[in-house]
Amino acid sequence: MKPKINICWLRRDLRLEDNAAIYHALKGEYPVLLLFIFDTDILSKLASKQDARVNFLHQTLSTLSNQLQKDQGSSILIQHGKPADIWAALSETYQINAVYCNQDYEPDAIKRDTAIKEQLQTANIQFYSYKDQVIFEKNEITKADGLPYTVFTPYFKQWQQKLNNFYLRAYPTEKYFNNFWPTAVFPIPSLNDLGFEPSNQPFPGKDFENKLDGYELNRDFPAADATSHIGMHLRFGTISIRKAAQTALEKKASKWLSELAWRDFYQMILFHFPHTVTKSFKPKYDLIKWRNHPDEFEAWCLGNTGYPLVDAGMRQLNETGYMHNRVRMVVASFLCKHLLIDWRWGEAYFAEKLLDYEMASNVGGWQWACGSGNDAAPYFRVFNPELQLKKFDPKLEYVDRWVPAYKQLKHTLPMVEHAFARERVLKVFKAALNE
DNA sequence: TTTTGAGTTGTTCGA
DNA sequence: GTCGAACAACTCAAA
Repeated sequence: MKPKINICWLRRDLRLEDNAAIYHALKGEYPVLLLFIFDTDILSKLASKQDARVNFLHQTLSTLSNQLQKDQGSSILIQHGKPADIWAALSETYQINAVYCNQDYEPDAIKRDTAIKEQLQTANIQFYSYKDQVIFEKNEITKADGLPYTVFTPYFKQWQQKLNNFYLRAYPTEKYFNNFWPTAVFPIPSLNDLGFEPSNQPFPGKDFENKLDGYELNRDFPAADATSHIGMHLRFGTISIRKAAQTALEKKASKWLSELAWRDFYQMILFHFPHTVTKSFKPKYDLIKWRNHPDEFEAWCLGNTGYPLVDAGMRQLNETGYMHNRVRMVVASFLCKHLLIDWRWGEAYFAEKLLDYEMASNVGGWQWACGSGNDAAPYFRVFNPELQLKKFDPKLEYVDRWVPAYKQLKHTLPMVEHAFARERVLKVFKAALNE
């Protein structure tokens, strides 16, 4: 007789502490098996065999599984394939009472989960999902009429008012760890088995607490590197969002807390307006006549625009999978406005390169930079890459770190002159918006 | 229903 | 060098 178990399906919540789905699963009446699926539908879309994010997942899962084996005599079942097939097979192998997971708000993830839920329920297996990766989700923060906010400031006002210990308390999973199903060690597929190769990109650390003190003062100066670098950990759930927000409150890091609210905001926007992944939030912006010159796009990608701050940013991205926030705005504005290249091209490039890539934030940020998004800067606000350099990297410390060659140059050779590009984009945008 | 105030991160121009 | 206004008009949210 097969033992009856509950399965907790991990996806972007790779931690045992303060995890909503694990907590609810462990409190159930059957032993809990943890599962992770390397989803071939997702992996097949990745451009590089050395994708560092797959490396990170693999490494994190190995560590978690070892820890679970050592402390609880349990293990994580790691599968590779299409979720529907995996679940069909698992339903044969085990007597599953219920499946627990944490909610994912991306359109494809919602589609996947809806289909799996239906598939499991046909087999009399319950499917439970929980809020875990944001503080407030879906309709928890709405306008008086019940509709979602589309402007950040009033959203944030309510977000802050509603924030209290109830929403920030950690799920005490550790109290129930003895409810993990005792298993032998499941073999972990190698990177090679998954079709990937080792990458040598280092991953950001998890000690964000120390970085909150000077954050507001220094965050805009890329050379100071005064941001928290925990985007990747929030993306994969290796840090709890509740812990992050709690720490921000304790350290009175209100500016940094507002950045966490931006993250919630864009997740909420993506949930309510999933079409914004491919369409402008403001429909008129889909009428813009982009130039979309492939050679110019390539120059931008490689960091060969002739603008030191833009090039430094792109090279930091290409070399490390990370780019400072201020510089992300500058390079995004440059692509959309100076080169008149569709924000979706830039969004896709960031998606390929950023270790901390998050669809909601990336799409939201690019639409903001382009002017087509929520709370967008008016279209006539065109970042001046030279002025941004003077303001935020006056001693060229950041530039020197990524493009040392600029130090020897008296004059750079910009691929397009700022004043000319500015006039051009204003004309093109105006034409589209007046249609 | 109408009105009012405000809108992440900017730039340029002229006094 | 510094400061305020203009940029362009619109949409959102709340009273």
